[in-house]
Amino acid sequence: MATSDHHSPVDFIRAKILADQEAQRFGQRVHTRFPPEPNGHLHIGHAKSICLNFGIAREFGGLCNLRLDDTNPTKEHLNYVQSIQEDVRWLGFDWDDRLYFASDYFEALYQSAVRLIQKGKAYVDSLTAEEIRSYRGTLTTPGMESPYRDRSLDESLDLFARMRGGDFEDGAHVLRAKIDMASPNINMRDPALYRIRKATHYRTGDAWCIYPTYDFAHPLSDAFEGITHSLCTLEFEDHRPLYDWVMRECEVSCHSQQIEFARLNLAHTVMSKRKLLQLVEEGQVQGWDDPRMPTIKGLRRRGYTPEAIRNFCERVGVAKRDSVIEMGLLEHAIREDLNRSAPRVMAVLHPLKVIIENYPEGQTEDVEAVNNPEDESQGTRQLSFSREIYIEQDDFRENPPKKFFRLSPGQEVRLRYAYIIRCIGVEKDAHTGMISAIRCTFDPESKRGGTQSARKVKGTIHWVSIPHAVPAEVRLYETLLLSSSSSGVDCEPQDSQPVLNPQSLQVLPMCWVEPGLRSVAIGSRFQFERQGYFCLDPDSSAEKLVFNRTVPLRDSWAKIEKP
RNA sequence: UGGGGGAUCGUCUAGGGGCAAGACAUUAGAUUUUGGUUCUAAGAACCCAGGUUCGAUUCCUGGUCCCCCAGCCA
Repeated sequence: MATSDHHSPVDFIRAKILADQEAQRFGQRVHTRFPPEPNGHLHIGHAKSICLNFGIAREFGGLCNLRLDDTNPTKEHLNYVQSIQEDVRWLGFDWDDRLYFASDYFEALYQSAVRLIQKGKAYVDSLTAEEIRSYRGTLTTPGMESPYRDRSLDESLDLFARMRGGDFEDGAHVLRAKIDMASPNINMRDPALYRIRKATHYRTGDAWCIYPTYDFAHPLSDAFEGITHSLCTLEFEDHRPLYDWVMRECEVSCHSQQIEFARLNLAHTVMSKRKLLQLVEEGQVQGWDDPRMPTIKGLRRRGYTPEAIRNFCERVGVAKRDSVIEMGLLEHAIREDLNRSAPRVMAVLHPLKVIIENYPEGQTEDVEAVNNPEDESQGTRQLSFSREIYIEQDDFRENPPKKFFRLSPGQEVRLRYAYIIRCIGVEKDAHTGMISAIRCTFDPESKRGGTQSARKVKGTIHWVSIPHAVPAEVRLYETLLLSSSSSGVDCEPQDSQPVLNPQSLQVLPMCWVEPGLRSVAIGSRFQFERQGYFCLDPDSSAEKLVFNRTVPLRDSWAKIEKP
């Protein structure tokens, strides 16, 4: 029985499953599957499907299988199988011992095909691919029957056996379902069931040279596994009559219900494997795990948590309408998670030197900083303070605009967890005229515990002590695309090149961070106070820290400044 | 111009013959040693036209627009 947790409204799929249970369909059993083809890495679109399939199984007390849909040897590789398992697990889902491969069903599939021929429901066609295409007709005109359509059962049986035996070259023959060449649904115009592919399959090697198509293998795989609800994306709606035809004609014991939903599209990125592969191959990104990529591996490296992704998928919902989700929703999900979990830390990305004139030279003192105001259990840490510090360039303005609450000549600002300082001068480079340092004085009583600690100033800024700071490289990311992808569908024949965002990666080679960050684990996530959430990139070494910005903090000042 | 789907705030998603709900985003205010968080408030939508009806966004009819299908890909 469904646990309607989160009072979230029931989507149309869950509603249908509920109805099936009430009608005692499938004996109230709920069994789903996530069936990726191992021809690429998983992305956030797959995450939606994963959350849906595994989520429904869990909610209804059912099961969800992981199935690799590996019926095309020319595209699939073992390393993707590994990667897929890793990503599904990372997302927090478990298929127990139910890892299946369509390729494990090749013999059973073959036997089903033979029975279809024996029933007169399939035949070996010897037309070329081009001929088949022209016989198929068009969207508006019916197709024509192949001259081989009525060849004898025995001849088809013999040919099919010899196809399997390797007697023919690729493309010489194909096994077709015998349905209706005049069907208004082109998928029903005698679709191919088996084709010859003399290619080595990553799992079955050269054991086979004929391979079943998706339309034949998928319904039967579902049936073999006792899948009750077979969830897929909208473009397969047209295939459902064929899915049902295969189920019926093969007389399976479990006739699964195919249900289609709209795939996930995210604004300002691409989601098709083909386009993602193109980005990788053209070197537009570093690889499949480039933090700009919408792949699970990319998001993970970027600093996203599984929890945030799951949460995002839940908020996105499930429906049949084509939609494009704004990045803001994804960003909200990760901020929400990291706000309560990520330790705060101070880091200066665009350093500007500040000299505190009335602070004794050579003196150092510790100030206490809160690790996470949202979580007292994370405690506090000591930070070293000294006469020379770095602040953010943005936190000083020689000619401050209205409502600028930070440092400017004559004005005061609070240094986070430390003193209030006042700007008393600006040093400029003699040649360039650029500001090279700020001169300040501090109020010795303004630190926490001091007599002036409660004194209010408009702004509080972050800082690092120059003698104590550790250098780091920081990588800032923006969306991959300037334009929004219109369609996530994999195979548009001709479609305009997406406009890549030239600012998608900005590297800041000379930043300064708190010394405590020197020894944190790869992947650790932090909030750089007032800036955003960052995580330590695997490119980091003992000599060089590299941080990725997962997402910036919301910034209402930026909105005030440039409307 | 065949067939299959779809159309509700800027974006997602509910709902349903009788005040159109939530989330994100936006705006305003309060709190705040993060211009963060949190809290409060506000603005913001039923594709169009007829019909049925006391009443239609919902039902009916006819349009319009969008997406998918002519792989031996999935």
